[in-house]
Formats: sequence, structure tokens, C-alpha cells
Amino acid sequence: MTARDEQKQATRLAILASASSLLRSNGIHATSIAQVMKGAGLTVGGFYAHFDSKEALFLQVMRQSMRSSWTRLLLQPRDAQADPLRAFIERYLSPPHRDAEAEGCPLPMAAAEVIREGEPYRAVLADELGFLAESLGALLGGAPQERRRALGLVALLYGALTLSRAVRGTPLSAELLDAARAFAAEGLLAPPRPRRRA
Amino acid sequence: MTARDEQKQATRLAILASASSLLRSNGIHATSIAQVMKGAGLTVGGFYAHFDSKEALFLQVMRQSMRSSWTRLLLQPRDAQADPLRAFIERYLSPPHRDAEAEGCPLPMAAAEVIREGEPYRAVLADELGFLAESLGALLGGAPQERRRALGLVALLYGALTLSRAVRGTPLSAELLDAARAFAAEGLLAPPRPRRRA
DNA sequence: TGTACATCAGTGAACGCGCGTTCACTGATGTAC
DNA sequence: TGTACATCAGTGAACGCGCGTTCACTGATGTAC
Repeated sequence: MTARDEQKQATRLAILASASSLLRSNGIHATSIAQVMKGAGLTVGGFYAHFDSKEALFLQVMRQSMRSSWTRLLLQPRDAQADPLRAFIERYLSPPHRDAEAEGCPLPMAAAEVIREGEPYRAVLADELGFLAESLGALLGGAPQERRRALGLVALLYGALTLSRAVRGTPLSAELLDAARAFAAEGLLAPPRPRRRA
Repeated sequence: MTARDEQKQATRLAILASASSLLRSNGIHATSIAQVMKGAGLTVGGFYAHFDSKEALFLQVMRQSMRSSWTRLLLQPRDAQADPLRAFIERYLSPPHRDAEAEGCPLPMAAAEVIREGEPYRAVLADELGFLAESLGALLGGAPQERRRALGLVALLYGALTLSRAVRGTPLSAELLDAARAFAAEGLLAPPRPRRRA
């Protein structure tokens, strides 16, 4: 690997990092290649030495940003004796996560874009949601039926975070985070509850 | 009111109806004035006889489409002896509602747009979410603390519908709707549950 | 009721602008001998 | 090690296009007398 190759790879990573933060803040449609390249300290024409198209870039960015943001949220508490599922929920629904749009979970902007953009992105989102459901299902005990509870939890967390961001600055914003925390606890974590088994 | 005034008002309603369905399908940013006017059977230049700007149009469309779609979902079952809250949840999470993008709940596209567009739309969304929370809170019994449970439910329903639409065509799409139904029932409707009171 | 003028909803071309992508060019890095 | 040529990451202008908005124009409707 020559010095030129290493430089090129570093540039590619800078483009991906810039696109990743713009995806989370603005989504795909409202982000231009020029903005992405500016965020990486480059000019627009150089983009096509690294990616075939805007779509090729954002397919990769979607996959990477979901995987990495969820992994970080899942693994973060090294201090842990706390229940890791509860810790994940608390962190996901925290005001800092709500406010760190450019760094947190990309779903709030990305999910709606996938509805409109459709096919190329759909499979990526389905794969990554499957990964998250498996990860949370494992924390729930790993029984196959826990995948279902994990999916319900994902919908609740994503929905609450997105609405909370959308009404940021109003009292409803914090109310939504609290409501979702309580709802998750009721629906999922409340301990002395008879569990039906098939 | 002259015949001309009546005609103008009918045209205004046609523009609003077209914009309403485009908001639900594509959101604000990806919808152009030309598309809106084409959907109303008109050409682009005539738009400004009815609205000051694209933003003025979509502020009104957001308010109207949320209010009307939720009211319809809340009141639809005239046959009802069924629990109206349960009926609302079933209808919201049904495959027909998932598939009727241009007619159903506008939140899946609108919520993410509000995050990006910010101020002008935020207050509208907060108002209308407040209205929905009050309506559902009333169905839950009307106690003030039920507003919180209603907000949690809204986040769950919206989140599940949006993700389900985003992965439409994959098995995960129906799985998400089922998971949210079960999660709502566990968290909210399961009957023999001691209820804490303050 | 009939005529002359005013209004204004809607048309369609034009405005300046930003988009995704292309391309001729540059200069630093890499290869051949 | 030194020289001559090849490569190619990145630049910046240009392409055709669609955007929100403006505007001169039209013709049907409304008003005045």
C-alpha cells in the first residue's frame, strides 16, 4: 500500500464521516454532494474518485451509521452492573441523545427517507433493523419470541426520539421521552409479571 | 359570495387536497409547487393567488391533515361496541393503513421534516400531537396521568407504522405491526394489572 | 336589459439558484530504467 | 541515486435540470350606468 493509497483511504473515510453526520442531521435528499465534500475539506468534483454516485455513498453510510451508533449505544456502559437493556433504553431516550442529532441514531431522518426512496435502501434498513432486534432480543433472554418484544421496543424508542426531536423546545419534547421510558418499563421490564409460554 | 368567489374557494380546496396527499407520500421538501398544482389540475403560476408561499401552504396542510386523519381513525367504527381505543390501535397498525400512504396518518413523512425545517412547523406539530394525546388520554379514562400513557402509545404507533412502511415488501414489515400491537396490549391494555395511584 | 369598463383567477415563460454529474486540467506521487 | 515518463486524487468550471417565485398577459366574471 503506497502513501498515495493511504491518503486516498483517509479521504474516503473523511467523506463517509461527513456524509454520516449530514445523513443524521438532514437526511439524504436535503444533503448535497457539495455539502458532503465541504464537510470533508474537499471540493465537489473529487467525489467521483471515491463513489459511483450519491446513492452508492448513502447506501454505505446508512449501513455503517446504524450499525455503529447502535453498537455504541449497546456497549457504552463499561461501568455496568446495571441491566444493559435498561441502560440502552435510558441512553436512547436521554436528552443528550435527543440533542446530538449529528451523532446519534440515524433512524429519525433515515427511516422516512427510505419510505420515499424505496428499493435501494429498503434492504439495508431491513438488515440493520434485524441486527438491532437480535441484539435487543438477546438482552431480553434470547428466546425466539423475544424478537417480537424487541421489535416493539425499537418502534417505541425510535418513535419517541423522532417526535421528541421534532417538537424540541416545547414542553412536549421531554414529556415524550418520559412517556416512552414509562411505557417501555410497563410493557417490557416490569418484573413480577406472569409470562405466558407456548 | 359571487360565483367567482365560490370557484376560487373550490380551487383552494383542490390545492389543499393535492398538497395533503403529496405531504403524506413525499413530505414537504420533495414535493414541488408544480406537482401540487398539477395534482389540482392547474398550472404552477396560479398558486400565489391562493397562498403566500410554499411554507404557508404546508403549515396549513400539516395542521389539517393531522387533525382530520386522526379524527377519522378515532371515529370510524360506527358499528362499535368494540373498545374504541383498541379499535384505533388496530386500525392504525393495519396493513391497509400502512399501504395507504397518500391518505393515512401524515406523521411518518411529516415528523422527520419538522426536525429539519424547524421553527415554523414545530408549533403546529406540538399542538396537534397535544390534541391526539388528549383524545387518546380520554379513551384511557381521562385521568391526568393517562396523558403520559397516551403519549407513549403515540410514539409506539407512529414508530411502528413508519418503520413498517420503510421496509415494506420484506417480512419485517408485518412483523413490526404485530410486535407493536402486542407491545401496546402488554403496556397498556392488559386488564388484570394493579394500577398505582398517586 | 344592454353596453362599456374593471377585476382578477389562472396561464406559461422567465428569473436566479442549487442540484448530481462530467470533464479538462494540475501537480504531487509512483514506476522504469 | 538520478532522470523521464505515467498515474491519478483532487480542482473548479460547465452540463442540463428542477426548484420557488415573479410577471405580463388572457379571458371570463362582475360592476356601473
